[in-house]
Amino acid sequence: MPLPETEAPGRLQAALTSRGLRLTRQRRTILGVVETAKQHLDATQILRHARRLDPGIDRVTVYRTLKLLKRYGLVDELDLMHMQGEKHFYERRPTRDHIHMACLRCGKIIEFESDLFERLKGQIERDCHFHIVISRLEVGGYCAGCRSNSRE
Amino acid sequence: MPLPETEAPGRLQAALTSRGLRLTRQRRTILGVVETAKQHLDATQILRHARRLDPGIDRVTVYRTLKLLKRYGLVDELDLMHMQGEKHFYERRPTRDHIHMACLRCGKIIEFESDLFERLKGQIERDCHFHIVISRLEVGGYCAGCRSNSRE
DNA sequence: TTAAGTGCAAATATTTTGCTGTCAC
DNA sequence: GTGACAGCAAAATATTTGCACTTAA
Repeated sequence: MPLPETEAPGRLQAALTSRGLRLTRQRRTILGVVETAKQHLDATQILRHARRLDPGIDRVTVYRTLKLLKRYGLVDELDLMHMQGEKHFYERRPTRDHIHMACLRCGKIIEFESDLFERLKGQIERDCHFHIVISRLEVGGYCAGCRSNSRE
Repeated sequence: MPLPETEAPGRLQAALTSRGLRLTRQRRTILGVVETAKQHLDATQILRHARRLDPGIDRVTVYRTLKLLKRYGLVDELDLMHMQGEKHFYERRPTRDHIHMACLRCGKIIEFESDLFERLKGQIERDCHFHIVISRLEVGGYCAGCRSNSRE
């Protein structure tokens, strides 16, 4: 089942200004790219997309903006099990955490929400007296499609 | 509560040869470093430790060996929430998965095993028809000690 | 013996930093 | 107007590749 797609567009932008940060043309562009991306993008892909909208934009600005957004908890950084080298991928911080499943055969990334995951985080907080700010669960393996294909 | 420490030493080495890979002096050294490490080490730290035992060992060999061990599921690669830059850390693949908690204040890494985590993985496998080969749950937040200190 | 593995050099990829000019507020 | 930010150049860090020599099996 697919996750609820894009919420109010511009949510990240509002979050930025409410924190007293400047909403520059470049940040607006980069935010737009991350917010509307159909898949998870790495820094180079984000740069490429951003340049289509604003050709002058610099790679450094992308890195600086991503770092900022990460620091303020507006985007999450993922590894996706490092299937394509050691890049990092970015996505808008969801309202509810989800799990990333990476198929080691076809490379597809599947997202999944789970109450059990929420309960697990609750257990960690209670049992370890640890206050969770951010969490990331990634699994690698074989998706339904690849499992049936491999039986052929 | 601490996790059960080192099992039979040389377990990784046996695993390598049983897969038809050559057990070179360098690999033995690097394996030893990872197996006996008290904390999670990144590639540079592994190189430094390995060179104490075998000064001629090359950085490239460390990278190649880590990649190999990762591919064969003998070591796991961690980000530890990227608190110290974008390095990657390595640990021997445990018999039972554990969660890594990284304190954003003091930098301490706490490990935690949980039946709920095992159940969650079971749920993912069933509900998504996804066969899990490897999983990684990392959380960032504030540990018990830092939470009480910040109250002072 | 010989194919797999190592070291060395160099390339590539990724991310950060210093500085100057510019723009959001 | 002014301090935060962007662009440019360059450095720092992280990882991979090609090739000739070495060594485990």
